[in-house]
Amino acid sequence: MIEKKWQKKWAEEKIFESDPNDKEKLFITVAFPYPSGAMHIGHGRTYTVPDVYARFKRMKGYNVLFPMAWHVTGAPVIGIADRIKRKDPWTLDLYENVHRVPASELPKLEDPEYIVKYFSSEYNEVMHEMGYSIDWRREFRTIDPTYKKFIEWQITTLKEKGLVIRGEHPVKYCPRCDNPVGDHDLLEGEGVGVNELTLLKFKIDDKILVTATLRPETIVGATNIWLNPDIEYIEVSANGENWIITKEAHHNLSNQIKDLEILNEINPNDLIGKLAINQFTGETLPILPASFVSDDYGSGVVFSEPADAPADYIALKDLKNNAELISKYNLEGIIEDVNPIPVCTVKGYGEIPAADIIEKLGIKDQNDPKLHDATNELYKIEHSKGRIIDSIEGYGGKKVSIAREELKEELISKNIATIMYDFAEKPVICRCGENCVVKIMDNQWFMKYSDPEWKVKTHEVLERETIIPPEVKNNFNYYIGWLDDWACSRNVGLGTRLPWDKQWLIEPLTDSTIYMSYYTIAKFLRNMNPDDLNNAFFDKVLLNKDSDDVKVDAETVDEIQKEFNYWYPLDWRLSAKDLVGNHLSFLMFHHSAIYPENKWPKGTVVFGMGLLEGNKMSSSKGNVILLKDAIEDYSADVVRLFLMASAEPWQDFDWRQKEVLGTKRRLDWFKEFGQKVEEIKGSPLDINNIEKVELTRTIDLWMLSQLNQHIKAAGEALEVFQTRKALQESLFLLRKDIDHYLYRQSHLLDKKDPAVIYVLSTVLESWIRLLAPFTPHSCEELWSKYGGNGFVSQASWPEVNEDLISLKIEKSEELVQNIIKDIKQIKNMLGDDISKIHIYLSSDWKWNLYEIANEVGKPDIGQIMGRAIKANIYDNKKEIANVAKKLGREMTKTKYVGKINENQIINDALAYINQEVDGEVIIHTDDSYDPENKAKNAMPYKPAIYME
RNA sequence: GCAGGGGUGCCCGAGCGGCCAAAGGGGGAGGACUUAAGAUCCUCUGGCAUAGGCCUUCGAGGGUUCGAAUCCCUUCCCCUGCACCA
Repeated sequence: MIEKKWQKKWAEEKIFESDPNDKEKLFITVAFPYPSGAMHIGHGRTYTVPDVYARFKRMKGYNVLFPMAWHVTGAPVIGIADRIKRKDPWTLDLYENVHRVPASELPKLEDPEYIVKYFSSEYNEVMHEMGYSIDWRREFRTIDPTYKKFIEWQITTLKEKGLVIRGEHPVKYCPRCDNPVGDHDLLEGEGVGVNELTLLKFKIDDKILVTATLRPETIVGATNIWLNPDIEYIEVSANGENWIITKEAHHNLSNQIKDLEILNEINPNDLIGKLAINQFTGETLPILPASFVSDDYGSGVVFSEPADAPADYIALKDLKNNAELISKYNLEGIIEDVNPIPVCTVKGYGEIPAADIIEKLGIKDQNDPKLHDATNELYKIEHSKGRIIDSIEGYGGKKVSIAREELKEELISKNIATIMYDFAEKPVICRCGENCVVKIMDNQWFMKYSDPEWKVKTHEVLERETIIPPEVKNNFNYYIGWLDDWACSRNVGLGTRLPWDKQWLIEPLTDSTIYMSYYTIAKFLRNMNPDDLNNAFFDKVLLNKDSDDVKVDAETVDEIQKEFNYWYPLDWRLSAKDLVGNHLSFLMFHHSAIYPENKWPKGTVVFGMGLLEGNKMSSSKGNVILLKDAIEDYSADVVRLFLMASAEPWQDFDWRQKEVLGTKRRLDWFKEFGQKVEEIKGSPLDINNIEKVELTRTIDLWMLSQLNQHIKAAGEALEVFQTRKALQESLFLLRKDIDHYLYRQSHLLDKKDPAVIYVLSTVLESWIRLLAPFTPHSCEELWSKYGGNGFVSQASWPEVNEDLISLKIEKSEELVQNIIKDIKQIKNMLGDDISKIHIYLSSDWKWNLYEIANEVGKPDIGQIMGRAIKANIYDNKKEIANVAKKLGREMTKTKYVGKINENQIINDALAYINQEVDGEVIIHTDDSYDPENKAKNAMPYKPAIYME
């Protein structure tokens, strides 16, 4: 296996171990993997891009550092280990059949640390098989004791700057597991949001009916309270008040409000018909029955605002029509006076918007499922476009969205309201089967991303950075502005503990924001005693702050510090696009807070996602191809090539087997090309010693012009990570040109023509180097086989020879191709009885005219004529006019590159033209033989043709 | 809803004022080669023509321009993110 062979040689010669030297440095990193599963082809793309870039820049003469490490902190593996332990069938199946963990290893995954250990070593192995040019001396895991010391230093530094603060935050929570749960821990309810509800308190005797609402501003339109007589209510004590809520609501609410103690059960039937007090308006409201009120959303108690809430409106209507209920609860004399009170106006709706939407959607009663849509629609439109009616004091005329916030604040300050949280949709069920709740985690620690000064500084980091693709810069700007305080402490998972509050673990997105600095010094720290790595040590190494507390000897500290200062700042950071709003933004935040400007990151590249035969790749759904399988089936070079060629890094790529096979064939062709050249040469190739030949034929010059153009374009593309474009140039288009050249010169291939041999050898030599970043194994093999010096990985990237790039040469070949095409076309029309093909070349004055037209720049016949006559290019003005007119049309279709020697070009290609068109080709520079008067049609780049 | 991105030929995708009927790949058709298959190479793959031409097309409608897939306006549709999760 040639791939293994070269991987071994690279490792033996340590050619990717980078230490400081005199060369210009380049430090590139890609988000390190969280190894909780096997590596698939999506990961393959992620890590191949930086490798290709690193290899390219190395060939460009840079001292490149490309390191790798393992992000093993966080909670997911804890859940996975748990599920393995419980023998959860879905999880076992996933790890056995998708991640393909051998049966002997599977039980060991009950230990979360073993999971990350197992998969990080698998990642390591597969990354070696992919031929990545990583400096493995700097590998680490984020639970290494030395790394933890680094994180302790980082978080302490931030805390000292006042950027780590205490606070509280609502999270999805499983009461049975006694843990916060992420989306991946859910059986049902993935992606469900958490709504903030306002709890409004209505007095009834010495108790308080606590109603939950999304729309506190409608309190002025409250007409009554709804209770559902069929659900269980209880009385609880809350901060000295006695609240009435449902039993279900207590289940949720007790996780949000402290010391919520159940006092006794309440029979809703005892309350219905009584009056409650709206503490904001002072009005009394009757308590009425409604079946739409559910016990598990909010508090299970609802205040009714029938003007804007469709459910309230229809429930009121239902009740008024229900004589049975009215008499059951003695509501005669009460119910008649309950009528909607207008609160909001919104374009397209009348005084009572709820009535309009009920009618519009044809809702029959309060149990109609369409009620949900009605509520949503009205909520949205009133939120965005609605205003409070003018008659309402203090809030009249204000936008609904603004009045809502202001009123909420007012109500809370008057202790008429408080806040609670609930899921936007239900159910939300943990993998353990329990219903989740919203829990307020208090005494949490937060990164204060809301800090205005910090935001300003972070925006500066962004401003100085190159972002690829550029449009993502807007996204970053938006996210930096929008990010609020971020809970950075957790109570489960692997990771580093907060040094000042050991009950908390540092959240994994927080412990991976400046770790790129750690790479630069990791090779030293791995053998050091963690106890010596105190804050003073990192202060000195990373920030050059002196202190007596440094325990490491000064010489070592100095060496480590030099290494850090050599590699930092980070030149390129690569990461997936779903990390723009958190990880990548955090990275900028933390760098801005900790490091001086000259250590801020210089560039970010954002990746797209991977598709498999058109469908989204997903390990959990089993829709993946493991990278190690792909390598086995196609070889690492083919996988690399496909991943780099099928899409630019920031676009979504699509792994399609047919196209992968196409890529393989293409690589095979490249690999066999050397042999082909050798056969043409008739003796072994030595690309280190190519015999130079003076070229005179246009087609030979054309090949080298094309080669240099492709080298140029590929290099420019790679500089900005356009791997697809680079390969388009250096593989697909170059190959097409080589094909064309071989076809064009087919009559010379067995003649040992020195020019052809020179051209092809040159192409081969450049081509191997051109593709080396993409398919390093094949290129090393060819490089050594055909006499290259050393490793191609260490060779230089081919220089562009600008002198060989010629638009005229390109145009010349185009001329030949067009003549053949035209002749064939005309021949087609005339039939086969053609023996002579006359070609008439354009006379000089037409070239002059074209030159003038080109200067004018647009098909303005008048101006062209004017200048032509002034310059006196030809004496027949009428003829000038005719040609100018034609030229006007032609020039919009053809690019003028200056005069070319058509006579010589066509003569050069005569053998080829004859072969292609089959007939005697005669070139005329005048009209001495012109029976059909065609010669006058000749135009620059487009000779006239006559056949007989 | 907010923010960002996008709609191109059978499919994927490049192009972002005139070399554009639109690169490249995939698929399809034909030919060469081969005992055959595969691979490889050549040609074609919007329509109509048949002296190298013309017409229609780049989500839809309007505009700017000598000229628009490309610029401007309007409109419809699609994708991604909206957090405590790596």
